[in-house]
Amino acid sequence: MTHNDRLTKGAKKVLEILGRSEELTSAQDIHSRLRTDDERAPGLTTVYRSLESLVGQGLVQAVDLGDGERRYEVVKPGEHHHHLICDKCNSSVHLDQCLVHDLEDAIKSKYGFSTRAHILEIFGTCSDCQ
Amino acid sequence: MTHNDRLTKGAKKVLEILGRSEELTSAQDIHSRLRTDDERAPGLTTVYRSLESLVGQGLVQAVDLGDGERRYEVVKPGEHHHHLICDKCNSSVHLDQCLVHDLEDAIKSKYGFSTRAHILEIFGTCSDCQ
DNA sequence: GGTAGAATGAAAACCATTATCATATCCACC
DNA sequence: GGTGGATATGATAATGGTTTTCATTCTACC
Ligand SMILES: [Mn+2]
Ligand SMILES: [Mn+2]
Ligand SMILES: [Zn+2]
Ligand SMILES: [Zn+2]
Repeated sequence: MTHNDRLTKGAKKVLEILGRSEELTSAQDIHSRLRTDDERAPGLTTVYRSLESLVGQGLVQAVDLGDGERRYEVVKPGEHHHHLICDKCNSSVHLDQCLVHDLEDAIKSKYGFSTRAHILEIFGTCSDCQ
Repeated sequence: MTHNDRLTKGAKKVLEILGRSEELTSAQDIHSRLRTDDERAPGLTTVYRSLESLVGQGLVQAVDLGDGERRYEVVKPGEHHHHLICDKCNSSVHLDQCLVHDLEDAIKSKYGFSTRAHILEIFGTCSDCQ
């Protein structure tokens, strides 16, 4: 069983939409884009389930911007990254390096705390919008 | 008009509850604790409004743990900090230093991005729960 | 005391996400 | 091929924290 065989029909379509997306995309966005192209595209429930599966497989990451609507994007399998998100134009810079990862050892030795996951997103004004 | 005069009656009670709290506390928690002590304590709406005001004044910070329920805690006026949150016992280590603040200049010069705010919380297992 | 503006609260609205449950589809096996 | 059990799907309802609404109560000020 190859890796791709794990993907259901719906999950493949969700992944395809995400692959074409420039920006962080919400479940509802994915759903409406799918339905625009095809009247009988996967329903919203399937979109949510697909995202859960894709995130679980490490192909997609969920991004929490603290506004109550989770966003998603394709990532290199098993990796993750964080963003600089512009308040004005909503564009996002995808950081190539995780600021937290570098500190996990220091956190472990200073506090005895083993890191498992983290949330990190930075908001402000991008260079174009200055 | 002193600083404290800005606080409404409801906001003072909310701040008092938060001042006594050891852990991060949700709006609903604050409300039910208030109502436990006093049958006619501020309603939930007032609690939310008070929190908004207190956060705006920099006396309280909101903490987003990504679980859909915002938490609040008293901070040194105008300051903020981040946490190491234990998955097992829900306790939190309050970090004394903001990991992002140190990097704002580097972000500005590398990406031309002006930081305004950020979300940062770290999850894992605390030393007691190892 | 009278009045304008602020504060309050009960209830309804919001809205992304999850749970339900019935139906459709897949697939290993004979 | 056919078939039965497992899996996937989708329409709908439920969930739950937060926000809005709007009518009422308080407060500051003259
Ligand atoms: Mn990204
Ligand atoms: Mn804290
Ligand atoms: Zn990271
Ligand atoms: Zn910070």
